Amino acid sequence: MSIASDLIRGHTETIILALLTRSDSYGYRINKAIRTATKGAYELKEATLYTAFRRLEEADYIRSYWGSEESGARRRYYTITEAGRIAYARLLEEWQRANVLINRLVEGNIEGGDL
Amino acid sequence: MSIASDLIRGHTETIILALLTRSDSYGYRINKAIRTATKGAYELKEATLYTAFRRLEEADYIRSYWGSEESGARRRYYTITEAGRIAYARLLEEWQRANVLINRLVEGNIEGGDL
DNA sequence: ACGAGATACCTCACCTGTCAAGGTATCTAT
DNA sequence: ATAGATACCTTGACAGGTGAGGTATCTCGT
Repeated sequence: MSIASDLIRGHTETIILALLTRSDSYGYRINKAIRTATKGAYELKEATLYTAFRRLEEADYIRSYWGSEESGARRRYYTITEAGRIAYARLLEEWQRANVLINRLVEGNIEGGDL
Repeated sequence: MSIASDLIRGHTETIILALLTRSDSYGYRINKAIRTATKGAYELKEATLYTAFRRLEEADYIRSYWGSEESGARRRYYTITEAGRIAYARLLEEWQRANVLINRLVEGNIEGGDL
């Protein structure tokens, strides 16, 4: 079972930043890591991934450089910047706050008798 | 601090259905309940809410009827249908599954050494 | 030698849900 | 009278995700 696009939305950038926090990486690898880690349930489509990279780079949260592979297809590696680390921390916190609220709301736990 | 739209996205329908599971209600009240329950952090904008109602009604997950208020502004009440209850259960389950994965991913916990 | 499949990148047009900004009407309290 | 709350609704714009297409290299089996 795969995850609906609208649930994915809003997490793409956070996930990419999370992975780049660990180490530099490149598109294809990040994509595959996510797919295998979630057994195919969560998948960033290539188009989504590359547009996200562009957004992140424009925001100066990541920077890119071409790998020096002697053989095989060329790879564009991404590094997270200091601004990116800060943004990641903020996004993570924001998500954790939101998560609590969303869980409460989707379960209909609105206390206080209002409704 | 308010929640980003992209985190809201994908939950609107689930939240509305959750509330209607409890009892019939109407737009303004649902909206306010959410706002006060989350102390303003989570807010469905009116336009979002009403388009969601239309979507849900078209899908036959909810039905609407005009309230019989003697005074005050007229209210359009919504009831959840049987199909709506089933859809809600599915959405809730889907979300709970997604939640686990998202949490893992945004924290960068990709085990297995891949990446 | 050749084809299939994996690796690796990229772009464009389209779709869908959210939102800002506007509107209408009624009731209540000052 | 007027402000503010209650209550509904529509429109156009916007942004992120996606399907469908493209390019190029390497490996492996036949």
